[in-house]
Amino acid sequence: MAKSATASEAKTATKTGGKTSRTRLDDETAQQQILSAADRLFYERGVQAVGMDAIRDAAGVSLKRLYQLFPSKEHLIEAYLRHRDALWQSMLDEHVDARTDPRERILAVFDFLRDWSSQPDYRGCAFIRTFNELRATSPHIAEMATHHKDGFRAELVELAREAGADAPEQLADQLILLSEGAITRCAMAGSSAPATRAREAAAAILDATLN
Amino acid sequence: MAKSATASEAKTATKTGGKTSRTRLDDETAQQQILSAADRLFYERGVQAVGMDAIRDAAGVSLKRLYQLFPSKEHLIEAYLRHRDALWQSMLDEHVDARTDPRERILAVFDFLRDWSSQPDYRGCAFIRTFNELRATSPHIAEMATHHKDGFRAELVELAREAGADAPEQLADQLILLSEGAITRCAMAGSSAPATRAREAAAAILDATLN
DNA sequence: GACATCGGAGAACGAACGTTCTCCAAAGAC
DNA sequence: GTCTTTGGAGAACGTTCGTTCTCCGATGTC
Repeated sequence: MAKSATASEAKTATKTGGKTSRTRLDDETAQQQILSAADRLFYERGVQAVGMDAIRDAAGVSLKRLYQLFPSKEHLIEAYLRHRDALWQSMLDEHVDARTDPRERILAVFDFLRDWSSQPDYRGCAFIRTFNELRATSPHIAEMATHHKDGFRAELVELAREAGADAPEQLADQLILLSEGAITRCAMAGSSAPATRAREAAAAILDATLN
Repeated sequence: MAKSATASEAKTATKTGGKTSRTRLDDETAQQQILSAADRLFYERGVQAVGMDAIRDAAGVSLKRLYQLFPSKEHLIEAYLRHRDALWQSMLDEHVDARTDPRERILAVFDFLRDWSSQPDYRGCAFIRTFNELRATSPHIAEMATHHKDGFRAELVELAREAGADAPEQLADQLILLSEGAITRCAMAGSSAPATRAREAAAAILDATLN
């Protein structure tokens, strides 16, 4: 529909006095706008369903510039996943670090999932979705997705260890199942209720596991 | 359906005499071959990554015939999901009905997931993957996927009820999280170990929930 | 035999995609 | 001023995809 509004962002008025001359965006700004547009579109529709033209329109840059900064769509998808990884880390840490009690810190993971899945543009896990879309055609990107999950698992193992679990890896693996389940169910059901259920189940598992 | 006794319908490949002439497949056989090929390719690579040409090649039928039996790719995807739904139901029921103890019947769900995810061509849940691929472009197919999940939930609620759970729906929702988590993790990790972890976690939840 | 019908193989078509190229106006150097 | 450089807008290119169409040999009927 009306995507002219986004296109008008193409050239920002520079700080040069009253004259709003159309000047070239510096690389950093252009990169941010492209990444922001790619993140929004890739996450909403999936990487395969979004063309480079759509990203150019949403970012307000020329195709030439887009390819200067990201030499191929695969490069852009990689940047998208790196961006999502950083976003995920910061959101998760924010919730976990707000607590000090080890048991509460574990449950904070599920508070994070509840908050995250409550956002209207929530579409589940970008890594799982990209993995499923590209595992057959792009092993490198598939490996980025598994690497992200490895990081999440490591964080859960650490939290389980801090909580004094006898078998922190086993506990972490069980908590991962609840997390992944919640992430997926919230996306399909369009509700954050599964995250709440996951928190309850996690609490039950912690009760049964921690002494 | 109407089985008109026209001779043209039944032109199966019978080797009349020494000549092994390639004769037309009857509709039923052609439909099965197409569906089998579509199932294999769609499930392995995802629906978007598989073209109609690839399905024609794998099924060994002409494009003309393919479109006679399935008027569009969307029709074929629908048939694929219906086929997967039946497959899932039969595999699940086979495991659950092998047990009589209500608690064991619940845990049989996770035995099924372990067996299923051990298959070399295992690629996770076709419904979640198709939902994620097409939710933005094909609401009807997305709804088929959610409908499948509703059916699975109903089955778990029934099993929880038979096991005498005080809150069968809540228990079912927690078990769904473990199931979905296991389905996804097994696919990404390329291992059935997450299904085993899910069974352990489910047992812990049942211990805490059932009296 | 002649004639009509059917369907397979694959070309063809229009759209969409990832990527590259052309044209030209604007900015900077002298 | 002129010359050079830059990069934006978008056309163009080559491929792929979903879908349709053409050709032609094989078959059924008389």
